[in-house]
Amino acid sequence: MSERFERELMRGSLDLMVLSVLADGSKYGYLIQKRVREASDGTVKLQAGTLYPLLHRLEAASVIKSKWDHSTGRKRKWYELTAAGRRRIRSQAAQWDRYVACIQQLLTPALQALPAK
Amino acid sequence: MSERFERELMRGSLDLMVLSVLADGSKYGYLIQKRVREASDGTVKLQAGTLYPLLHRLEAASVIKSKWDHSTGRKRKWYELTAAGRRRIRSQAAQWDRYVACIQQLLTPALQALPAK
DNA sequence: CAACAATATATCGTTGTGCGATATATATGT
DNA sequence: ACATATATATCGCACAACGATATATTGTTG
Repeated sequence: MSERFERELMRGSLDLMVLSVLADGSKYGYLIQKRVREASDGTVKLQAGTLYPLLHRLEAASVIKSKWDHSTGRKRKWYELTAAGRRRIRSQAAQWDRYVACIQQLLTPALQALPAK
Repeated sequence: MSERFERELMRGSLDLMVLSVLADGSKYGYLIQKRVREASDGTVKLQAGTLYPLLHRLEAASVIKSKWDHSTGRKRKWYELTAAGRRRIRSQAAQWDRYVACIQQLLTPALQALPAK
């Protein structure tokens, strides 16, 4: 995603995407980025300038925690969910579903009202 | 919606909601606000400080057009979709669906991976 | 082996949305 | 008369996502 509408769409829901990716196991930033990209078939290109500040934010909020790994030449910062993080996934997922339902409720009749393309 | 996550969620998709509301007939601002609120069962409270700048933005983008009505004591600005607006609904709805599918693809396995609440 | 691409993390300034506060004015109900 | 609902508008704040840029290591290819 790169155009304006698409970019703005993602606001707020990127947190949930990253938390979801971590739900299936610890990962470091670059891995998260690749996972999101492949899971969305290239639709969501989580930029580095978005990802790292986002991870720092989530860590500051104590929903994830990190540990540096210097065992290899390339240093990696591994992230994992905290208990609060798992709770947040559940609560934000519920809110997300509600919100999607709202949009759908407005969008479906709108598309029907529109003259056939 | 008033908390942070919820507020951020709406970014970008509010345009689509407003355009959708207008797809089923011309409306003025206050009417749009009420329609969104009731259609979302009170979940989405489109604030006046959000709505009017948004309408001006959409008009500047030529996806809606307006006409003042002074026939009653309370002056109202009626908005209707333009042809470009109808095209935008269709294209943004398609993007919205794709994006929702991406989130779902990450969220569903994540919730399953989470220990039972 | 030098050039280049991929891996890996980080920060900075810009852009633009959504919000709360505030202002203004009319209509309705009590 | 006073409060509440109707109706539009603007201002400044907060902050997320981005592009650019920086830095350093590893792998590939000519």
